[in-house]
Amino acid sequence: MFKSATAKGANTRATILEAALSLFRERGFDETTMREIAARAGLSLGAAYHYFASKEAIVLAYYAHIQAKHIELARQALATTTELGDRLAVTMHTKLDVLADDRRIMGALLRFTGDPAHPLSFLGQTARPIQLASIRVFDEALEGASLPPDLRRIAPTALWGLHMGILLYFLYDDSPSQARTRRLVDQAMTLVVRLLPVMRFPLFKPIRARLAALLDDAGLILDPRDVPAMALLDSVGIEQPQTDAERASSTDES
Amino acid sequence: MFKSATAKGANTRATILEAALSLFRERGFDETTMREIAARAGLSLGAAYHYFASKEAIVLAYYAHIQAKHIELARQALATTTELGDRLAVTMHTKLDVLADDRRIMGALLRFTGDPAHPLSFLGQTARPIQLASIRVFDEALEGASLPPDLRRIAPTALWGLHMGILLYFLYDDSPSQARTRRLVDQAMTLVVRLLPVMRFPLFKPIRARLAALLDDAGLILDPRDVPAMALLDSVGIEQPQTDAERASSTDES
DNA sequence: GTTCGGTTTTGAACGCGTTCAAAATTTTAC
DNA sequence: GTAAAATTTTGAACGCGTTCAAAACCGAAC
Repeated sequence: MFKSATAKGANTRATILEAALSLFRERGFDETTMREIAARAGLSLGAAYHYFASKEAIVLAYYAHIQAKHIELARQALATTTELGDRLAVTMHTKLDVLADDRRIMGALLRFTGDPAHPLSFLGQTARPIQLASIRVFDEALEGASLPPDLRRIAPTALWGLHMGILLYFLYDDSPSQARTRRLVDQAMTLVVRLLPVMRFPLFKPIRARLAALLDDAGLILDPRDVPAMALLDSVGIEQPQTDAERASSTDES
Repeated sequence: MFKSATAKGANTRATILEAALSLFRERGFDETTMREIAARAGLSLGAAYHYFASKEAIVLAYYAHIQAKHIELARQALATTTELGDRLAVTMHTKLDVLADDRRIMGALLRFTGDPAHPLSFLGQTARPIQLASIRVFDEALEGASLPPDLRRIAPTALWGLHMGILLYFLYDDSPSQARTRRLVDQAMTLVVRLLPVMRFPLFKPIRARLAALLDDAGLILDPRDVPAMALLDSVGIEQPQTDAERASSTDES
């Protein structure tokens, strides 16, 4: 509906996104008006709405953007990291790196989380591909780790959940440079790798099974390998000027 | 600032809250306008704003209301329940009972969670007393349980965190009567009580210590016993027509 | 009963996010 | 090159949450 159909349109969209994000960073989400965004992008108000269905839709595009960036940074760091604890820590820290200056924008993502039916809920259908891509990073971080199959299967989603909690802590962390969150990540990841060998004891087999069954039953375990590589970029419509004809992913309405 | 100074005012405030909640239930939070709320309460628009600083402030009052109700229901049920697993399950289930028809209102509480500085964030300063009261219920549910001291200390907050996750699941649960969430609660609580005896092994001592240190360091462990009994009611200003002179808790502005 | 201080109530106004019909522009088809 | 179709852009308008100065109301003091 709103996605640019032409190459020039894609650039205009990128311009608006840039203008919006810089304003959000300067002044915060609530304090930035759509009129200002349009003005900075050199457009009229209505034009901005041609590219983004709403103010929060911009934030969702940012969400996809962040996720793509995290995948890139994490993969790069993981390529030279072998120790499991380090791999997990590096995955979390790169995420924080990406978000470091954008905590206020990140907070705006929570705006619609309370409404499951809302197309802009970051836990809802629309954002599902992004969420899966996010889980996948943890799946990759676990590559090479020797875990019981049942644990291996639920671990990525579990880590993703933990990472969500950490992001919430990060959002509220008022220590300089969010040093507390950094420390929390290190300690938590150390604890996780200490816990893993213990969990492998046969004694834990029934408990692990129970946990896996519980999460399965709740539909909480997602398999990130379902996602076609970089589908997330297209999923919300991202800035990069597209190369060829690639518009067939629009079944979304508001 | 906005809290009613007279007895009649307190009733008016209650009327507005009632009108608002019934409209929220009927139509949802976003679809209900302040003008409608005022109209149903038999007041002008401006009058409503004399009693509630904003639309979300109404939801925060509802949050306090819910919490008071949960304390009541949970205590009542706990009085006749001895088994730890049952005590935990009953605590969770009563919370779901209280919220069963108000999931949409509950969702509105998330509206400002992304802004740590906002006075209406349900994780922020303003709502802290309510949060502590909420944790306290889990503390009471654990009464009589034989846990290592370090576990005993962090358990209420940990359970509260788990309960938050369950509420999020509850919010998104579209199964009839949210049966899935009910099942999830039962399974999760069973798992917790299975896990506890294992955690008591001396083998786990260092891990428990590490976990406790981590949470302490992060400032995540709150002691619910700090809260003076029912302070939460006054903390946000609740409907009950006050009996005597009890207005001295107002240092809050927006 | 009148005055005075406060609380409560009003209604108009403001700025914002959003919508929409129509105009301008670009792309496509012949 | 021109006509038609599609896309992009415009600016006015709407409804909403919120603010505010002023009016109405109320109880206490004398």
